[in-house]
Amino acid sequence: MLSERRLEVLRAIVQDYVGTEEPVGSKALTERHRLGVSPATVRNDMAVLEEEGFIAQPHTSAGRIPTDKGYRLFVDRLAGVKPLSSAERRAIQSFLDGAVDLDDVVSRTVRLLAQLTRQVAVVQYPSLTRSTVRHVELLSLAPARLMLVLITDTGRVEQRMIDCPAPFGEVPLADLRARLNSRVVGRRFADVPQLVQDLPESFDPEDRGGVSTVLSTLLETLVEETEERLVIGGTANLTRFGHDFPLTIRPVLEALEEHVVLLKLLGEAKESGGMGMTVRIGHENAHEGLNSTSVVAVGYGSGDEAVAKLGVVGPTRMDYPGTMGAVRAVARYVGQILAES
Amino acid sequence: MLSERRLEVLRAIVQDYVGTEEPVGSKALTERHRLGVSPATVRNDMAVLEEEGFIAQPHTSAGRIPTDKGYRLFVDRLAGVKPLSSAERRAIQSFLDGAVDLDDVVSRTVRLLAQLTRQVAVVQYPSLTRSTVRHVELLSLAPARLMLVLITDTGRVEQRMIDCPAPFGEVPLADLRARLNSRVVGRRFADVPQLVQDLPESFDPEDRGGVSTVLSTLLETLVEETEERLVIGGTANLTRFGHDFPLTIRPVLEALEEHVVLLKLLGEAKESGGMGMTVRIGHENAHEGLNSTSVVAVGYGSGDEAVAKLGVVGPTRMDYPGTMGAVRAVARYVGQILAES
DNA sequence: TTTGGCACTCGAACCGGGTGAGTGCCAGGC
DNA sequence: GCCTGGCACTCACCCGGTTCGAGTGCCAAA
Repeated sequence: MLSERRLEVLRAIVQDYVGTEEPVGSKALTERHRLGVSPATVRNDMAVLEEEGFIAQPHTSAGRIPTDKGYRLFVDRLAGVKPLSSAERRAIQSFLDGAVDLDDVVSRTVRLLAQLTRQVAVVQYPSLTRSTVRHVELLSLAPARLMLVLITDTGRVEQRMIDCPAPFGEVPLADLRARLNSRVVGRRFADVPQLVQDLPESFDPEDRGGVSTVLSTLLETLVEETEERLVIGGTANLTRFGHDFPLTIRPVLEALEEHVVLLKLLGEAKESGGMGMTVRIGHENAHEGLNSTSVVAVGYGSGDEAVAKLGVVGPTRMDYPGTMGAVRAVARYVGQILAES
Repeated sequence: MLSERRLEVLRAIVQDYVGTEEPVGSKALTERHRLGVSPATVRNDMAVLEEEGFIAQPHTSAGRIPTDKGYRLFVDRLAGVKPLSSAERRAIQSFLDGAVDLDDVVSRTVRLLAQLTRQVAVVQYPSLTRSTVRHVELLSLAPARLMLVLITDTGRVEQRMIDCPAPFGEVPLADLRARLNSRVVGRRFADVPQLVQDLPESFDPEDRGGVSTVLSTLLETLVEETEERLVIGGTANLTRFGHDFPLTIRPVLEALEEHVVLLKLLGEAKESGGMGMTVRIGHENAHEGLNSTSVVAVGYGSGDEAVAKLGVVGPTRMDYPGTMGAVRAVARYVGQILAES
């Protein structure tokens, strides 16, 4: 195993490299950090670290830079999560407090996160699968045409047009609306299907067709919306990347536009369960275009359970403690805001 | 005034430069285009064009590139709008036909436009100011808590929470809902305020407070939503720009995130009236970050009147005829889709 | 007015030596 | 056994000089 000092050397390398963006050599290291040993010793340690695959040199006679594996060790064992300053906390709070509706919360969050971390921010809309139903409304637009409106406890609204096989009377419609609501309000989306299963049977035969159509549309909406939306911001920060631009930045921009890819990315992060923070470094990201980036993601939600994820995408050479701190703090405040509304 | 041939030379310069991205010289011009004159003559013409400010040379002993003024002349007098191939038309149609709701239409449109023009696409959500009301719904969530749902003829849905000063009975609520709808359905947003002005008076005194609250929330929603949303796509295409990246691309990405700026940009374009296509070249764009880009925008709508704009942002060195053709074609199809739904 | 010729300009590409940061290795000291 | 100072070596990078060539402007002749 690696000795304490070697780990210290690795930490110093990561910190310096993140700060300067330049390969760091043994001499510079001993000057900037109080390691208590000479450059020569550091060189020996570096040789070991390199052999173990934690650092690498871009070319002979250049300093060392951390590898993905090196960052991984750094994140797992050498660095904590840096808490934000109280000024930053206040800024977050006042920035988010002004939000008027869900869209506004999300768009403010993404801007905030981008600004705070100076990286690309990604915020997923609260998922419907874990949400509960606040209300279901049925509007009659034309004799055989309805509009279904679904309102969730996270303030999200989904609507669908429904063309019924036969016209619906006002009375059975009101009846359906009432029964539907009494059954599903406050329940989770996942539970809805079986709760409404037997509903058509209790209606007059002539209305059953319409009822079934409505129900299937409702169920469809629930399923479809599991495919979720997300918002991205701060892409201009990508230009702070390397100086070898087009090659680096292009695939990242492409990946960012593939919302499906990002959702999968965040989704995987979710496996780590609940609100836990996930850090995926470089090649740990399945998507090729993101092989030179790291993703820091965390769940957020109005209660104890995560309803969605948010995070940032940045160069593998990023300030992990600071980024993790900012991401976590923002997630918490967003959770609070959602719980209040 | 410029002779016919000089204009021809300018056109050739623009075409070549757009194609090759390199300054074009007199010799290359005569080789690629049948101008019927020698390089020396072309040189003389170029000297004149330069003096008039239509072209410039990056440095002595380099070829010429068009200036913003040159592109302007090209767009206004030398180039038409290139119609799309029938294959492209079919592609557009089949791509857009699969859309299920408004969000889907918009997101498909932006992807389509980005792909077609290989540039950054911007699509504004249909504006509410020109829209008409399809339905207003009031839901009682708690005794003194209502939800207002507003549905537009473009399929958009807006919702607002309302906390009433006093609880609302079921009967007056249904009454309000009915009267509200009978007055505003099918009317334009702009006309709504005066249509509902006298509504509180016809209610019992105890309910008037609630009615007023509902109405003011409704009017607020109408006004607020004049501040419009837009969707952007194809930012990865920015990397095809110059090779002098960070300098060029950064301010553009920043500008693209400032939705307010973009909306103003599209808004200005709107002045040119109705469905007309607008091309803003380089420094014609008020926003500094977009000084090296051109914006091609056009209105689209479900009827004869434009309800919103869409367009692309690309380098001033772009294929104007092709871009304009694509933008116009997409706008038309989107209009059709909106009219159908 | 057009054209061929010619001298001139100047960026891009290529070359070669000097510089210095950084390395690996080794022998000696604690 | 680990740390340290010393030393030779390696290369990327910088810098100045040179060449190359596309492109220009001007001029005299058709």
